[in-house]
Amino acid sequence: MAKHLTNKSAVTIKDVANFANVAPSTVSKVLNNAGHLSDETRLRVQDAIRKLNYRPNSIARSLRKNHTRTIGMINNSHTNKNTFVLQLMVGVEEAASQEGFSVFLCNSSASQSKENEYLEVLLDKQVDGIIFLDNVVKERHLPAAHLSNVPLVFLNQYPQEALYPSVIPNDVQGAKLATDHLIALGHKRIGFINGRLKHKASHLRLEGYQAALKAAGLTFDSQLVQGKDIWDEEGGYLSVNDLMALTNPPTAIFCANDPLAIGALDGLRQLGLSVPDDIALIGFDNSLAAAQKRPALSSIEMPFLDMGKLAVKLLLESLEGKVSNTVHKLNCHLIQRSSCGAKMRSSF
Amino acid sequence: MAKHLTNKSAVTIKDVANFANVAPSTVSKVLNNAGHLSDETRLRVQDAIRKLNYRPNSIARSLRKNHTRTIGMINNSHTNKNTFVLQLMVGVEEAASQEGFSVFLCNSSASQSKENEYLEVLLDKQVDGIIFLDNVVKERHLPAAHLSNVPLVFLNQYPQEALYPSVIPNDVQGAKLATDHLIALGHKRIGFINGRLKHKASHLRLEGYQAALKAAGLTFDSQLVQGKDIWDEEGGYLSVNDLMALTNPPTAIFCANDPLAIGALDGLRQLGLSVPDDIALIGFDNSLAAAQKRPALSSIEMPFLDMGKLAVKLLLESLEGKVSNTVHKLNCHLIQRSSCGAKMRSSF
DNA sequence: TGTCCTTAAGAAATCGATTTCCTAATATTA
DNA sequence: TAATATTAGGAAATCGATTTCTTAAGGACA
Repeated sequence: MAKHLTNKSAVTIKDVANFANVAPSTVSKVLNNAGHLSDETRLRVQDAIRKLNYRPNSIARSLRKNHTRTIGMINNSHTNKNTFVLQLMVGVEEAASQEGFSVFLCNSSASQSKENEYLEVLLDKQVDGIIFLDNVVKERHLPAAHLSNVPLVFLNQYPQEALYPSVIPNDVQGAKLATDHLIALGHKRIGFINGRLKHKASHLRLEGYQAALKAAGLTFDSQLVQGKDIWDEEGGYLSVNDLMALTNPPTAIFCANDPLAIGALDGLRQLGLSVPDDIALIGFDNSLAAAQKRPALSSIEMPFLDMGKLAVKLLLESLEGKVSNTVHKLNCHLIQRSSCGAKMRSSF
Repeated sequence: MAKHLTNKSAVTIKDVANFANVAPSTVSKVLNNAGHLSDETRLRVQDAIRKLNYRPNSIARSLRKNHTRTIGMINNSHTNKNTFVLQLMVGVEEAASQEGFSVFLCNSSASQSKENEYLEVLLDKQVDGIIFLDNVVKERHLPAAHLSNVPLVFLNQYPQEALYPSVIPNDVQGAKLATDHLIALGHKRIGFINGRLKHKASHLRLEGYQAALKAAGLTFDSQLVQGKDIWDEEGGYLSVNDLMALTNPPTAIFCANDPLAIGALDGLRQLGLSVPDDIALIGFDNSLAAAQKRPALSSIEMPFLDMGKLAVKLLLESLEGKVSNTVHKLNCHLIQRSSCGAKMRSSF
């Protein structure tokens, strides 16, 4: 039979007890800093623990204590090629480990049945809580979770019903941030290139763009909003041509994501226009590709790492009995690089 | 006290036993398909299980069975912005879950001390095995792991000492594949743009490029190998200019990664050269950005998903007692898009 | 000095399963 | 028919901790 399945960490609390000439319960008390112990025995036990290289078996401990200090993370996104999932995961893991929790990674590949299977496995494993990452499933389809009392939080999902806490990025604020930046640089005619319209993010980013215009007393010109209902470079390339063909073209362009901005940059170059000297350009996502472009593209960074951390914080709070079903929107950050010509600031 | 910490899945094997009027040991026997049971009691117990919605507590089971059907994955890379880590993780998770294993995600952020902490936590949690992902640590610095008998495998790490099985990509084969493709398309003067020379991948990809040339009877011209000791777009942009300034410039270029290829594409466009009509171009990594470029860049896909799966397979094999310390190199795949003008094939 | 309280530490129960061992009933064989 | 083997199912031990319950010893106080 499997050689490694047996015979793991051989030394148990009993061994320590024998070595230190005390009862197992006494060893447990020094481990948990509980009960009344004399300094002398405490030291003797600690010495035995060190000498025997003893580490308590978490499984046994969990069985008795009725918690595992473990959380499950079910990833429902199907994009293995987007780093934002990784950033969310890293955020979750980092915050969890800081609080002494381990995290189970599950990839449902956006399949409802797989998600339910994972849910049951996690529940069987007695996780203390579960985070749904980029979940596409409606909250009410969580039968197993409802039966048990395990706290849930939703990460990067616009909630359908507010039964559980959730954390999402503030797209509106991010888009406003980008537009404000261009306005602050002195631009008055600012173009907006949008992405896939069936995605909520498109509308939210347009909303932020419009909010910034309004706040600055600039009139909204619908001609300055272009898009090919797609998120990729070609969409940016095509749209920037539309924009520059206007009788009164923009002096700055905000793109709803980085590939669009990269496409726009290519298009502008083709038109013989220089970024940032002739026109300012800013993207959204802060992708690696944006940073590596020449000129390096300014962009909006979404707070994925912090979102992951907040999700854990909220989970731990429900664990402590705080009930909440709030939607938490986290702000984006402006990443200034050379594509907006930020030195314009000095020319005010 | 924490509301959710108690009171989880209330129904235990004892409840089922009571309901079905049998002993807990009998219920266990139907759960594990062991021992001698009459059909009648088996059915009665199964019915009770269904009626009570009973699911066995994995923690209790693990304690008794001395295995957890859980593996740990320690990620040592510090790049949250590269998708290859995500792909490796997804591969590991997918293969593990298929075999009924759950996986703990740990991010050491390339810190040796954090890695050791995670190692101990995982061992405390009684994982059945551990996968080191993109490990920068020398194998011999794994004290806790050596003491316990937990099997280890190294993923995406060039091993220092072959104490454990490891799986890595076949960079040489991948580079040869790219070069072979260009050769098959009729090219005889093929340029190579390399990346950071302190990275092993640079040398391996150069090696593959040279091997392909040699196999095709093409002479190696060192002038055709350029690079700025960097992996990003600017390196590609600069190098392609060097290449095209040659008295006898190449008709095709293989770049050691996709950002280099993207930079090269920009450079060629700037020079008034069309891809693929004037010159063929292929990258390495199969990044999202490469797919989204116009023209879409051909590239080499590294087998990260399969690498992750193989790592799990190897781990499970050690779990079953098969000792092995082999290095497994997995082949890369050619992703044909439009940047090489593959229709040239028909003009032979 | 006797009573009460506090402290130190061990014995035993417990968490929820699995596994070993045992007993009784039934079937098989000589 | 008697001896033996097989089957069904339960009792109890076990995994490795924690927790509750006890007991004994020592200290404080009247």
